Amino acid sequence: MGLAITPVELTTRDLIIDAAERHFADRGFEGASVRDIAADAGVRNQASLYHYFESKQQLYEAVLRRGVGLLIDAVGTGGSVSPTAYLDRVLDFLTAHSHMAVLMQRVSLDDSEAARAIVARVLQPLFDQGLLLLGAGRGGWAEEDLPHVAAGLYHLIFGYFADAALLRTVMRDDPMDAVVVRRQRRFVHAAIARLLNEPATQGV
Amino acid sequence: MGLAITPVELTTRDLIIDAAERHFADRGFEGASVRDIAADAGVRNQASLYHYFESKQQLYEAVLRRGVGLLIDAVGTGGSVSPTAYLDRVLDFLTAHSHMAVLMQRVSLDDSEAARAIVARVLQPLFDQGLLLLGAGRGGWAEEDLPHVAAGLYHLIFGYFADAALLRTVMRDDPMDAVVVRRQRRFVHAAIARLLNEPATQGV
Amino acid sequence: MGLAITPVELTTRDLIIDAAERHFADRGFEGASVRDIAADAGVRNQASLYHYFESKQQLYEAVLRRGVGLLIDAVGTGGSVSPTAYLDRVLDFLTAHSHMAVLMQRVSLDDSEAARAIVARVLQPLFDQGLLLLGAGRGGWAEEDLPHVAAGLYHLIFGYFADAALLRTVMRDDPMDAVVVRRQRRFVHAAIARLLNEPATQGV
Amino acid sequence: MGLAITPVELTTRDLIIDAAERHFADRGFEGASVRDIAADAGVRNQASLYHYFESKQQLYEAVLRRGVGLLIDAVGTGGSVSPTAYLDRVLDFLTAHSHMAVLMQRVSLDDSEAARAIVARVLQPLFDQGLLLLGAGRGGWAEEDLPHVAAGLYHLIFGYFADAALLRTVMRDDPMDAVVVRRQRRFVHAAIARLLNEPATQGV
DNA sequence: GATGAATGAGGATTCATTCAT
DNA sequence: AATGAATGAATCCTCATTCAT
Repeated sequence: MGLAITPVELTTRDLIIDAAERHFADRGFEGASVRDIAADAGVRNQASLYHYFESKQQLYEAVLRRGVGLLIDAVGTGGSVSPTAYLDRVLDFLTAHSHMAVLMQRVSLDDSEAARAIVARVLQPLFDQGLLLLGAGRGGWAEEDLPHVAAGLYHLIFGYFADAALLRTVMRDDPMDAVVVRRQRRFVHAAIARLLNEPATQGV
Repeated sequence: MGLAITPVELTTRDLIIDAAERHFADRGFEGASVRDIAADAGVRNQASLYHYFESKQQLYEAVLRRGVGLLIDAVGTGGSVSPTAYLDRVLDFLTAHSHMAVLMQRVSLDDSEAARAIVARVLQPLFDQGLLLLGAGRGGWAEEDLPHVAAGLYHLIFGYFADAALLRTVMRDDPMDAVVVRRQRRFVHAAIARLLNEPATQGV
Repeated sequence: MGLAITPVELTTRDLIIDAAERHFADRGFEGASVRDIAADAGVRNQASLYHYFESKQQLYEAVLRRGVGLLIDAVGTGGSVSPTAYLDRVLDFLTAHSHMAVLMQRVSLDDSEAARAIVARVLQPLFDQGLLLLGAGRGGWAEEDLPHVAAGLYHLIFGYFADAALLRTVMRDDPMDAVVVRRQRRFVHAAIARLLNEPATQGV
Repeated sequence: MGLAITPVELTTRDLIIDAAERHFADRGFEGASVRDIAADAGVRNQASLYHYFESKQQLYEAVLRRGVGLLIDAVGTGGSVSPTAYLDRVLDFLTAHSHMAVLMQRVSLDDSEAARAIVARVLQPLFDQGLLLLGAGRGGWAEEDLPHVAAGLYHLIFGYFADAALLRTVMRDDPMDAVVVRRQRRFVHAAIARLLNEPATQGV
């Protein structure tokens, strides 16, 4: 309990959420087993897990809520920051928590309305934020196109991290290798610039 | 199999794959149950299913193989066709088989190496094809960026259909409504043009 | 499969119902365990039980339905038989299937509406039948008293067998001993005669 | 504990017994859960319950002991009171504590010897008391019949209240409605009179 | 080609109970 | 006196799979 190093006081609850995040990201909601999560969290018994969470579903949502909260905290309001810096924060977060990209992707596929609502909570501001980047000119997109633009940005940014396992089979390099991630970062910046800046000639 | 009236010769095997595709897309590999698939396929007993497929895993792969084959058939070799027409064929397929976008997305998340290899089989040519679109100039991207560009295109095109459920909660409109899909098609065309054409001014 | 002796072809389903009847009577719906019932029925696995019955609750109801059916079969329509003979049939049945008295008593206490409805199915005719015994004079009871009379008869007849375990603690003799059961039969006949026959002097 | 305002000094222990009585009566020993009882009693934690009672079983017995004690207190010794008044006291008690009729019935069915002994404690005097009513003539019953008579009276009196739930499905009226209870009271008086008074003619 | 029956393993969840505070 | 946390055992039920017919 010294001054210098504050001990990381990891509560059982946190340990469970940590383990659950890993398992849910790796195997999905249905594929993850409460028994395994409990074991991985170091609690001897599944019953302990139910002391903290009412059900597997609620644990799932707790994992999402925490992850989404962390993401929101990490990127901040975005108001006082340049679009480029804002994007960098998102990419920083995804690099550090690649679980979360996978998890968010899983949620969008699974059929839980409740879980989807949680993810929507983080996506909505991201969408709005993203569209602010376009400025007044809207990058040359029509008003009605904007949701499609926002969705496109989302997939461009999150897809890479969510699909890392697949890309590993298709790309030559390991997509999560530091160097490759840096390349992806440069690519995303450039790609978004192309997508959002009003281009001189646009061949639609 | 005459010319006049081709009887709809739906074999039990096909019925099972049809049902399995729906269930795997809706609930994932772990979430789908052999019992439900069999019931939905109209076979009274799960045992019958094992007459055609060795295991749930093999059924999964059969579904993917068929879907991926259909996709490859639909888009053709791509050699004799314009980039725009090629993209349209992909979008046509995804509009008609939105299951497949979801399914492919699921596969990339799930941990089955075998399943991922199947999807890679369709993605690899898609990647190559996509990069051919850039032509000699490579759209102004560096050689080492090309895999990232390809991945980006993939996410831009497939992400919309894979995440329809999520987008429904976030967009104002139903993303699979015919009008909205048409808008998405126009958007994708324009976006890819921006991404791949060497732009006059590029602010990287 | 000879002519003379038809082998008692006990199906698995029957074996399960038999075991379930014992367990539900002895320990109640909540106290009985599906695992124990399956084991007692000789099926190695609980899953087999679920091949025949959708749930524990449905097994419970199947047990009741069979028991109630047997009771109805045993006493017949009652139309062509003297009141005394009719009562004897009921007592015969209860002597042979004392489980059923206990089970019916349990059902009336438990909170399953469905189960109660099944028991009501056998009680309703019993009530009607019982009231027929009174004849035109109604044994001197007012019209509005008749349901109370019927309920009283029911408790008088069934209570003894249902509460055998308790009576064993309170009576000197074993209530299910053949001699004692015979005594109970004589008593019930006499008691019902007193209750239903218009008495010469009635001191209400 | 002055005369004017007696403060409702409900100890935690009492609250627990109250809740337990409700739960045990409604759902039986096995069906009732310690968790629910604790919650219903307003104690936040099941552990608190174990401060007052060693086990669920002991709590069950405490509930019975209190209930049986109240019943004994309510009916008094019976020595100084007319048979009719004595019966009225029992009926008064059952009307006010219909839980107890159910509970006693449950105990007689469940397999706990200890619990049954507690109930026997109240039944034994009730039996003796009841038989005293017959006087010297014993209502025309043989010596050996007396236990059967006593059991019959018990079922006649208690059965109605214990089986209220079942009767509700079979009778036209709500058996616990005040008017109907009054009718039952009149019926029981008359029925017992018929059973115990030496009838002029007895058609056995 | 199809099906009813059977099974071992595992699913999530709840049980009564204990212990340190 | 009260409670949060923890636990082993048991709960009902579903899983994918196999086998004999």
